[in-house]
Amino acid sequence: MEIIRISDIKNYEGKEVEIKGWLYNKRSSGSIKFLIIRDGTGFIQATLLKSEIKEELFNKIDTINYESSIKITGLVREEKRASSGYEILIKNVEIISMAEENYPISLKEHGVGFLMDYRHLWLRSPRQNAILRIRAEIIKSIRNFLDQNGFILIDSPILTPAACEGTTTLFETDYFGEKAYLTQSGQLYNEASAMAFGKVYCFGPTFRAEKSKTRRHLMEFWMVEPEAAYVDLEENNKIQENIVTYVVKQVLENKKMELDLLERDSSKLEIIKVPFPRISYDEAIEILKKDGSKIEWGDDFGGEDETILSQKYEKPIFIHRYPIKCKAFYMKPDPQRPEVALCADLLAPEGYGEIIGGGQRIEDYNLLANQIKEHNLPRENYEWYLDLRRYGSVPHSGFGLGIERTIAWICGLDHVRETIPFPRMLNKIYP
RNA sequence: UCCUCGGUAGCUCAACGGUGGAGCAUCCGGCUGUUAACCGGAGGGUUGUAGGUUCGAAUCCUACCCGAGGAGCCA
Repeated sequence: MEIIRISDIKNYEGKEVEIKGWLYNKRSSGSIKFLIIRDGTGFIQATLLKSEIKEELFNKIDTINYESSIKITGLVREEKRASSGYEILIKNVEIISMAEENYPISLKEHGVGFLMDYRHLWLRSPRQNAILRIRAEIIKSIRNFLDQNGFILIDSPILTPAACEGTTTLFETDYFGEKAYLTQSGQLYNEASAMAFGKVYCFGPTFRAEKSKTRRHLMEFWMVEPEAAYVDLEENNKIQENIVTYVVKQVLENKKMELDLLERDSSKLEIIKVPFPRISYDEAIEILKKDGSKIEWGDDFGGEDETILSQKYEKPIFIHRYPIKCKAFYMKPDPQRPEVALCADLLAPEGYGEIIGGGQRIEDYNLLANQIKEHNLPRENYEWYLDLRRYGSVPHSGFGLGIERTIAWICGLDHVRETIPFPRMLNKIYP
């Protein structure tokens, strides 16, 4: 007899199979009982008829607690009354490990605070399963796209000797008596890699010790950061819209069931096609002012501003050429207008807001050295970075795409906390 | 750090100054097609903590703790 996974069940109609999994739910109606089994690939209804099975086995079923690990054998058959369209007529059930009877997560409603305390068990539920499967698909397709388009994976370090930018609060740790910090971006190291390999990306976790408590923030989140030599702002934007379009297409193709389970309106995703609108910061400020925002030229956008802008378009939008003072020290000023930077953020539609921040970097040694001074950064920490301008500097650009915000948008979630297996949130690190 | 809302059974909530309840979960019983099954019964409480007001406090007041949402902050 073949041991199969639930996702393959339709290939085994009429055959006797074995499934190893966990008891998700059970229902009984006297002489007929239903077990809902999950195995990580899906859920399947398993049916027992009293008339067709030994009484001892039939009665044993009642004693199995939720989430017990069990092995079942039985006959696969098509069955319209089962929600997946198939069911298994049980021949035998073997209990691998009986769960305690007080499994905390019931099928009824729970609050987010409670569920987060039991995140290690919450992951078993269909909704969380669907989100994290989509996460895996998104990450896979990002990497596929980059790998197929000449980018090479060159990871940046996570322990770093100093702030990459002086502004953010970093998590500090001890490095053999020296202070070290968890990275907030692989960007600077990426530039070194781009000068060595041409087109590179790094993919890994980043950390922020900000006391932020909003739907868009986590203390630990994942970013993919491509960086490419001889690429200017507009080419950089093209890479971004192509990657986002590709990712959305892959999710629509391969994770339709999961999107449906999440009740995501996929028509909103089907219209995601290149090109994306490009709106200058100046235009964005005008739009926001007309909408009643108190924002002034020179201010960075608040969460509310991002929401307003991204709700006005059906596709993601680029906001380009922010005031130089809003942006990091390495952003290249526009030669036509030095008060703005050759940068662009990509805002996801439906109010989701920023998922990408990127731009062209300063390639001129003197200008960069000056910027480091202007930002009061300790120059000795940036000597290696300045070397990249001393030895064969070229125009180059890159961007950072926030994985969790992208997942939240594609899945249609109202908070990023469900998009990562174990979210690290303000004052909350358990489990 | 600030603002708003909240903390009552394992969970989700009701009771809003006068004897703390319901649904789900658990346990017992019933049901041959259930879909978060359903029906009947049982057990389950120092109302976040500490003070205060009152004849009487889950309810009103004060402080603190914890949670949620948001602001600030944030590639």
